[in-house]
Amino acid sequence: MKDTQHPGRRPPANTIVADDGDDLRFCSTCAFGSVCLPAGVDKTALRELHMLVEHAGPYRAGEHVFRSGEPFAAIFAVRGGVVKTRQLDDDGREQVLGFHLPGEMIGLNAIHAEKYPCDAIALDTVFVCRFSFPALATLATKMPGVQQQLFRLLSADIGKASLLAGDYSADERLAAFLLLLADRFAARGFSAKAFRLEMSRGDIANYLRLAAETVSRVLRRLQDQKLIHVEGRDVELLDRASLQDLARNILHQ
Amino acid sequence: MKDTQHPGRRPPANTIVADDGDDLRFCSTCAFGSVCLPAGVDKTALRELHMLVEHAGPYRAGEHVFRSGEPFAAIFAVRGGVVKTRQLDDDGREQVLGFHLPGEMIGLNAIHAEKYPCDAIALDTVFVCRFSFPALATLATKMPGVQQQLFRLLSADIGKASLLAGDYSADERLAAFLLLLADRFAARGFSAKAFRLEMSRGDIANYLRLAAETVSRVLRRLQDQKLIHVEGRDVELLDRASLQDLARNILHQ
DNA sequence: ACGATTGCTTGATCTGCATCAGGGCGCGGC
DNA sequence: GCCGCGCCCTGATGCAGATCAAGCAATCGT
Repeated sequence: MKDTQHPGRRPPANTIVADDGDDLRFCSTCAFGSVCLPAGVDKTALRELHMLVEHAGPYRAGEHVFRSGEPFAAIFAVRGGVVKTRQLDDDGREQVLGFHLPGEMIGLNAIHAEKYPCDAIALDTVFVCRFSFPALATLATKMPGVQQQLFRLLSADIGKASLLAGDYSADERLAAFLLLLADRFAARGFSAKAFRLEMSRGDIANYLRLAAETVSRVLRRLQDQKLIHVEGRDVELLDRASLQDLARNILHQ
Repeated sequence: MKDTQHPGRRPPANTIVADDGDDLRFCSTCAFGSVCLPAGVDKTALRELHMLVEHAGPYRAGEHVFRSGEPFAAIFAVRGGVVKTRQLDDDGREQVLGFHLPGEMIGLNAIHAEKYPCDAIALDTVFVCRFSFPALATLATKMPGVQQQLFRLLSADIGKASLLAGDYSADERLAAFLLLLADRFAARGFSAKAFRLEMSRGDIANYLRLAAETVSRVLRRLQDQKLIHVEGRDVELLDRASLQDLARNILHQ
């Protein structure tokens, strides 16, 4: 079993998961909930939207939600668990593009080429919502709010992709990584202070363009400086201010 | 008038510019031309589209097309010249996000936060088309092809942003940079073999997360190996195959 | 219960690129 | 003309982080 311990002690065999909605309500973390609910979306439209959403999963750790090269037909919202997206070059070397928490969308980068440019892999037990993209696009022509939300989601991803850019030090990168994760957990209603890194040190390293050994060393250094507490994959942020100071060039302003 | 050439010697006071269209035709490089023309768009729709397009420019080298923090109201297509997008962190250090050639769109990353997250600065004499975004979004609800094209443009930018990622060597980065530029020039009808780098070595270095000195050295090394010929800001690709070999991990596949 | 595998950590060494320093060229202003 | 400035090149040195190596703990398959 995974789990055990301490920041957080969660019931066994469980994953980070938000509530599930039902026939009338959206999942509380749904990216479209915020569009439809305040828009006073009528029952018909709601049903129309639900027509094109399928719940899928569970995927077990290591399983693919989609694979690089598959024809693009749908985007996905993570409903529970954590998903890693990555590319493999022809030598088989991995390139981690990102980690995706409940409430976040994946597959948006597949629209352009009409096939997925990356693999999406469950890091723990994962549930997703599948949105047929053609159906969603059609709905978007009828509901400007949905179109606007899609534009926003796409636009946001452009910015995210260029965050990891920049030639920052290993310490800056890790501080920023932890803070961004914390904020994303907080935005979904989880603790921003203590959380579990579902990904391996190797994945973190790859994502941040570092060696796994460096990630190990920096985490220890941050712990020695009492900025964080690390125990295996569980992290607790002890001194947010100092972390923010470290990361301020990356999170600019 | 365009211009051909050989690295070097272009008529003075001129810039890379594609044809301009008129009241009935789109600019030949227009990102939306490909949507509207084959869609057999009728004159009314064309006029509607033109209603929301304004030609702007010329901007002289160093002038801003938009500034970081300004409220987002429009996206722009570069019509002539080269535009650099960049962010400044609070210490005033620059971070170059990209270079944009005629036919390419800028400002897409501003939708999310409803303000521009970066500066767009002319590197030489620049002309642009300005598309009111609210008007464009409205049009998109009526013309699915326009909506689809917007989705595609946004999606493509997500992928571009993660290209510069990865921990590649200076040689790999520069080879990839030159090849991508060449392809983009070719896509707009310019020579893919010989072209002018409108940006300084410093800008290239910043974009590729290198020092300007390193860019200088690598260009010289590539020239010594007879892969390219460099003369000031004019470049000629002599051995595309070897460059592609160098860059194959970045351009993956 | 066993070895095999995988993930994490720590130490020692190596290296690619940044940094520092200096010099040349071309251009605009006076 | 000359000066100053921006841009580019080249060489010498230093360092952050990669790489190599080794050991430990937890998990897995049999």
